[in-house]
Amino acid sequence: MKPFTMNVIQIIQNIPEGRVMTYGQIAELAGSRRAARQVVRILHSLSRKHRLPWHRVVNAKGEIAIAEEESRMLQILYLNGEGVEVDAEGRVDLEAYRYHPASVAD
DNA sequence: AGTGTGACTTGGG
DNA sequence: ACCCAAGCCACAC
Repeated sequence: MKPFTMNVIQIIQNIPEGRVMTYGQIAELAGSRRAARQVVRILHSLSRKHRLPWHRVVNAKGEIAIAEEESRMLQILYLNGEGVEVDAEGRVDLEAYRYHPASVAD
């Protein structure tokens, strides 16, 4: 498995409850600033296998990025359950909830 | 091999 | 704050 992929998995696993990160932020921390779409793919394909807290990942505007209704609702439910407020537009306050790790923790 | 496709991002207006 | 156009890059067909 590529280092980038492993970093992404690790970073996502390390997002604490009640905090969120954006795709671009994760990509940059994992070593490739323009790989936000790869983060998406990794999340989509490996979240189950690696027990990733996929619901703590939102886009650069703080919006729930999922279109599919069921998963979207689930994500909002999980976030609310951790104390993260999601508005009617499906947006969270990045200023308040964004997680800023200094580096990839091993 | 060529083309289309995103749970994206950024910069400009 | 919102909308749009370009850029991006691995992967599926």
